[in-house]
Amino acid sequence: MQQRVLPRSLTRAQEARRQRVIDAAMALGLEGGYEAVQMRDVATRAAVAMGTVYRYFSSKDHLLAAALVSWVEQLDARLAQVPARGELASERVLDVLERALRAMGRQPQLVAAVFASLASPDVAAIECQQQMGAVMDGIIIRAIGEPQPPDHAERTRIIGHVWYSSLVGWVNGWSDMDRVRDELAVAVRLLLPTGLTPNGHSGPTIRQV
Amino acid sequence: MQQRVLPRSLTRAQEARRQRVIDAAMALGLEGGYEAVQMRDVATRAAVAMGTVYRYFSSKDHLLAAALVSWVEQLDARLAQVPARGELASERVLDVLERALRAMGRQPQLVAAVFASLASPDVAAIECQQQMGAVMDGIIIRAIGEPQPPDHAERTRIIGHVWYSSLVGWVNGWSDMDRVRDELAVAVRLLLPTGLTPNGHSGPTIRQV
DNA sequence: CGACAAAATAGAACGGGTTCCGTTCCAGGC
DNA sequence: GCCTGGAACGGAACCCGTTCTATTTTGTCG
Repeated sequence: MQQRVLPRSLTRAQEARRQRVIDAAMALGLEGGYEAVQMRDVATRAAVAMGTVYRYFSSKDHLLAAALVSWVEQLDARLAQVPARGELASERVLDVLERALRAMGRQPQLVAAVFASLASPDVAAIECQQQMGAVMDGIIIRAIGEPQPPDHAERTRIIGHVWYSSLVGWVNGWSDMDRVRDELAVAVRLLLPTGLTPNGHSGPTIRQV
Repeated sequence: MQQRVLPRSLTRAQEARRQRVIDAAMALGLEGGYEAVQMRDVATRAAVAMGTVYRYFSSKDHLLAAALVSWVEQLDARLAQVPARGELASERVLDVLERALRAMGRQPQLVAAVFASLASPDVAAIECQQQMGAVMDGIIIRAIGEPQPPDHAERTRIIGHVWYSSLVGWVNGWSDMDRVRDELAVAVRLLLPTGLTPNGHSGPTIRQV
């Protein structure tokens, strides 16, 4: 929870250390979820001292959030390679969300571990959360493609909210993946109608984080 | 985190003890947020032994979640007394959400404390989360009133998602109350179409801070 | 190479949530 | 009344996230 300043550019060895720590955390979270990610184990597994872990990550939650960012970026890259299928924007968005959901469904423990860290008030973790939100928004916006409907920023944000909240429901076990899928489908259907009614103000609302 | 079975009906003294514990937790959370709610202090303040706290609540998160349920039920009762104002369903829903938001805005520390507990995987806490969700849905559905639009269950759920997710953003400090209000307004506007009054952003009723 | 500051290490120490233990209190059945 | 089992008590013990300390390694600049 402390504030440590890292030099802007890390040496190769440092970069490697940092990555080993993230990998160790993901490996542990993959198997046993949040509680299985124990800082002592992470350190041991990454062949690094506790102090080093805390030099790079201000808390367990920060570490997990950073792992999530890394994961989401990979996902983003993978999604970007295969363009979303579908005629309508809503179809494309659903397609891409569907693929993301499948990826998450494959690693429930890890996703649960990482989502547990998303409620953390740790400032460093919050930065990661925002990064992740930005990537997610990007994925959706890319799937919508041109032309962007009016209010697209607001609509995207709402879809993001449904995405997040409904996944929380999933990791907490009070809904299953199918229900998440349904809720997203409903949200997308209601929010990205095929025939766009041009009501409401369509402020361009630039918001890049 | 253990599983303890409580008899279905508690004696009066037990009920009182349980309530004292919740009250103590809320009092502490009210002042200092999540970290200020320390189980030893809760026990002391409730004039109860640690073991007793853990007899009634399986974890700190469960305790806070239970406190939230208690709080939300009070809120529900208060809201039910004064019927939502507004001609349109969307106006009424916004009115009621607005009132709820104000109530929360008055106790940011407590809300933050309690939301921190909502990510907990503790099964007992999850039950409370679901209870709370049900109460919230009830509030919205009551505000919509008759006639319920088609898909009202799905629309309500989406609004609930936006409500939750955007409040998480608030307690984590990466958006403020106004933004929460805006996002809810947008969601309601998009999801509960008025049919009339296409006057765009933030309808006539809201905006009293 | 030598010096020195930054980074890493091993591990102890600390704080707070959670569990455990031995004891005491109390209500219901003989 | 007395026995008994469960509830509550006080507090120590335990676990794990986090911080601290003393020491060694590493990288950089003369």
